Parts: sequence; C-alpha cells; structure tokens
Amino acid sequence: MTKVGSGTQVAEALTGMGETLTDRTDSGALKTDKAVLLPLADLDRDWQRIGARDPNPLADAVLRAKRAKKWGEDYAQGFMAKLDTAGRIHPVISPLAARTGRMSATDGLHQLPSSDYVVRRSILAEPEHVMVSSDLQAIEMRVLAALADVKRMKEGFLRGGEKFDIHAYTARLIKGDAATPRDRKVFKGAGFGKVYGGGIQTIARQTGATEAEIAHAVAAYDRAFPEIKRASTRWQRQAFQNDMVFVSAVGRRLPLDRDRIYAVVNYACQSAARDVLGQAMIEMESSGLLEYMRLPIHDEILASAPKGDAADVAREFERCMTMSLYGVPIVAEAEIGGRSWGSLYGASE
DNA sequence: TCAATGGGCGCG
DNA sequence: AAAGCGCGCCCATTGA
Repeated sequence: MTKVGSGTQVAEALTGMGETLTDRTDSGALKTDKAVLLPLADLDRDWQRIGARDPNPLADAVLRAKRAKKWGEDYAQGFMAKLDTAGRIHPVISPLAARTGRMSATDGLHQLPSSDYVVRRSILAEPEHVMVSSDLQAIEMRVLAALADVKRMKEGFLRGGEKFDIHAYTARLIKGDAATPRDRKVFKGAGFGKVYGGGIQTIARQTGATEAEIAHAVAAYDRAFPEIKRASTRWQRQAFQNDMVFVSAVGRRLPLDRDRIYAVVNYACQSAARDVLGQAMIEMESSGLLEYMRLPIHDEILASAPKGDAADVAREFERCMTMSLYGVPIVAEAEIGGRSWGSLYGASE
C-alpha cells in the first residue's frame, strides 16, 4: 500500500512515472514537499493552474490528499479530542519557549490556517460576544529600525503616522516617484531578507523577481539603510566575544549556532518584538483587559468581548499596544469580527 | 511497544 | 561572500 505520508514511496512512484526529482533533504533523501509537488501538478502557490505542462496526476492527488487529511483529521478531529466538557480548548502558553525568547502555544493554536477561514471559523466567542484582534503594525521592521538605529527608517516611521507603509516608503526612497507596486514587493522582500537573513535566491523565489533584480535591490537597500549591516556586524562580534551568546537589550541571553551567526539579526528582532508584546500585555492587565484576552500570537492579541463593548475594548487594546521603542513609534490596529475567529478575516459566519 | 528522528506543513 | 528565523503537531521510519 502506497501512502501519501511517506516521502520515500511518493518519490519512488514519481520517478517511476518518469518525473525527475532533484531537491534533497538534509539527510540526502529526495524531497517531495509542496514546493516540489506543486510545479509537477502544474499549480502555483495558490493552487491555480499555470499551464506550463501536463499536470502529473499523482502529484496533484498527493497534494490534495495531504491537505484534506491535515484539515479534516488533524485540525477538525484533533480539536474535538481536546475540548473540555464545556467545549473549550485550553492551550498552554509558554512565555519564553523559543530560543529567541518568543512565546509558544500548544494545541497548534498558533498554526491554524489563516488564508482560508474554514478552520478558524470553528473557534467561537461566547454567545453574544464577538472576536477582536489587535495587531502590531510591521513590528519587526520597526524593531529593526529601533535596535539598529536606522536613521531614514526612523524618519519614515516618525512622519508616517498610523497607516504608514514601510515597504512603499522604501521603494519611494530608492526609486523616487517612479516607484511601482512591483518595486514595493521587491523591497518588501529585501526587508524581509534583512530580518530573517535570507539570501538573494530565497528572496527571488518568494517575490517572483529575478536574482539579478533582487541583488540590485538589496544593494540599494543597504545604501539607503547602512546602519543595518553595521548593527549586524556589531551584534555578531558581541556574540563571538561572549561564547556565542547574544545579549538582548533587556539582558536576555540568546545562544547562537556557530554556523548561522548571521541569524543574530533575526534573534534580536524576534526577541524585541516579543518584549513589545509582553509590555503591551502588562499594560492590558493593569487596564482591566485580562478578562477579554484569549491568545497572544507573536504580533497580535486575540480577544473577545460582548458585542456592545467591542468597540471600546478594541480601542483599549490598541492603546495598550501603542508605545515608543527608542524613539520609534509602535502602532497597533484592532479589528472587530463576528462570533467566530474566522470571521475576522472577511468571512461571513 | 515505545522513544527518537526526519520530513513535512501550518502560522507569525 | 553567503545565509531565511522561530515554533507545535502529524506521520513514517528506525532502532532499541
């Protein structure tokens, strides 16, 4: 019996059909993940036909079977098994679980599909209550600007106000009035690459631009924000001189891998972003919002409140999440949904 | 039968 | 010069 969950068997079957697999896992096995299967099935990232080749029916079937199983059994039935007698789920929040200091949550509550509301729709507020979510806006870019003291980025955030779009600002800064939405996408990728330490190849793959274009954009990015590289070098040196341990602004000790020292930028950003959310949560507690809080999700607080109070509660959450970090404004935006979590993202209930 | 590991996939 | 970061949970496989 061939199983879709067995990469070995899927790889064997695909090569037997004449497909050529090249990507390898860390241990040397042939990869059969989504990035490999989607092109074989002639599908793009959104599962739309590309029209570049005849779809391989096995690749297509494996993709659909995996998704159906994950959503149906792992999420839906998995949740049912975790409910208490009142139908509630009780995740455990570990406030400092990650190596970066990030929080984590059990029961997969941080990992529910967000692009499609079908799973999140199953999580409900009390009767007559609605879901509220409040997000920190572009928190990692703001934190990077604050920690690395990036002059022109800070200027943007300071002048930009609440709806400020850092990536559009960067595109305009570098390309002037000629900046296009495509430029914004490319520089967004470049900024992402800075925060995560991504290479040219990775950014190109994610943005769909050519490597040459990305290389050019990253170089321009470095000229516009030279402080980022300087901070990265400084943090790496600091870690080297301290037994490969980076000490964050609040004194948290973050061990780094020798062969991935560049990750210190990401560690610094994730850690500081976590502290911003933590500070906000302290403010929420002293502002009487504890009874509405449901789940922290890295840059967001999920809450629920009686319908009639939702607007006030949402405003209060925004206020608690608004602060200044080394002169960089930290801004939040709350959204009021319906009774289900899924309704927060445009779904009808 | 059980624990550990690798591969995979969802999120921010 | 080059480098995606961090989780939790699932299944299949492997080795006691």
